[in-house]
Amino acid sequence: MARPRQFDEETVLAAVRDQFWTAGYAATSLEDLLRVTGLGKGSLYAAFGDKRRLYLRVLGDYVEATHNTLRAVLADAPRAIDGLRRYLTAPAADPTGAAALRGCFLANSTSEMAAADADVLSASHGAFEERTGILAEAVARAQREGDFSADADPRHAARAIVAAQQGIVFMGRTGIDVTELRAVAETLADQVLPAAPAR
Amino acid sequence: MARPRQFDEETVLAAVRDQFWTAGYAATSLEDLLRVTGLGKGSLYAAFGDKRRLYLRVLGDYVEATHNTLRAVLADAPRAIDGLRRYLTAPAADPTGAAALRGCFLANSTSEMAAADADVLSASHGAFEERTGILAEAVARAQREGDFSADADPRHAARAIVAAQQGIVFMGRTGIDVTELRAVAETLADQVLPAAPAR
DNA sequence: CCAGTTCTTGACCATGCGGTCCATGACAGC
DNA sequence: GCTGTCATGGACCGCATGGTCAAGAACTGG
Repeated sequence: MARPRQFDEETVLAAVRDQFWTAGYAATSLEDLLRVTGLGKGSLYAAFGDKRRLYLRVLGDYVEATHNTLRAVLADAPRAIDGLRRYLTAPAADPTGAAALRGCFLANSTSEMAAADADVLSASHGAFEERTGILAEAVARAQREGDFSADADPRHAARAIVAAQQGIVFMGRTGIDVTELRAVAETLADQVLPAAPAR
Repeated sequence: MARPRQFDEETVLAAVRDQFWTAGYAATSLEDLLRVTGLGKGSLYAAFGDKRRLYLRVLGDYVEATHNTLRAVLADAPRAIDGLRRYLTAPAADPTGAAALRGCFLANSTSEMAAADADVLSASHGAFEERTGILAEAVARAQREGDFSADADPRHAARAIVAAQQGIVFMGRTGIDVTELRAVAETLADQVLPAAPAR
């Protein structure tokens, strides 16, 4: 332990993630990563290994951060149903549409590499399983709170919610008009979050 | 016009499409395309131009073929609602799950390149607009046939259907179990194709 | 102030890439 | 059967890529 690093690891990883996020894995060159991080080749390799390892690293960090945020949103929501709805409509929340076009880093990665890279596939699969679990809990809570159709299986409902949200994210990437994206998100949210019948 | 081509254009284009489909654009090398088509570099370039043009060509062909199939399925369905349901559950139809893992060529392309390549974005955007139109007609027909909630706007409903279907396709790419994928598709189909209230 | 250790910089490397081009040969029309 | 035309195959090119390495700089602990 002689010489401390001149860079902040989190900052570097965030820059790397953003680069991969916007350009994709294959379309990002080593040079891009150096430019974006300000590091030299040697430093980057010594600290994080090669391009693929670095990618898997930021992908894992992203998933973890995303799920922490999701858990917090759900926990902070006065009623679980509000959190669920917010989860579904979030992709259409940015009024400029830039975020929508960018999509979700995990989803982009899955689409680009899951079929060819077993590690990416397994990361993606695991992430969505975990997400399903988180949402299933929220669905169960919404049922207890009387806001969600009681005869639905929470896990099935959660899967449908995840799929619907990814569908919305995807439509954002097609360059759909933001207003229309918002309408789709609202429609799907209504359909995928069936209310309990009024008593 | 002296020497006829030694290859069948459609066969070659299908092979190219499958290669791009499974591996993605960036991960497909020229050599891959030559191997898969059996052509020499000169022939391929003389016939179709460079890699990117070839890609856009097969992408366009794919979209056209897909929409023709969709139109046929909807037209052949005894009731429009059956065609719509089939459209939603198709991604989960293959019992091996291989097709699900492969996903949709258009969706994969969109995810990989739409953010970086304006032509791909515009192709994708246009394709989904067209698809929305096709489905909106089917929704209207289903309404006339009394199978679809009458107070829904066909175009909005169609957008939700497209998004839901893409969500299902996407879940297939995450390596989800085929049985579960089928369940998700059924659940979403029920939710996204609201029945007209029984009279 | 020194010694030891680690980080940093950038030169360097081999390779595979997309793309061009030309000599060859196969075919059609006459 | 001859000639002109065009598809073919592969040699060739320049380049950018991902990755390695070694020499020097910067900092810590004593």
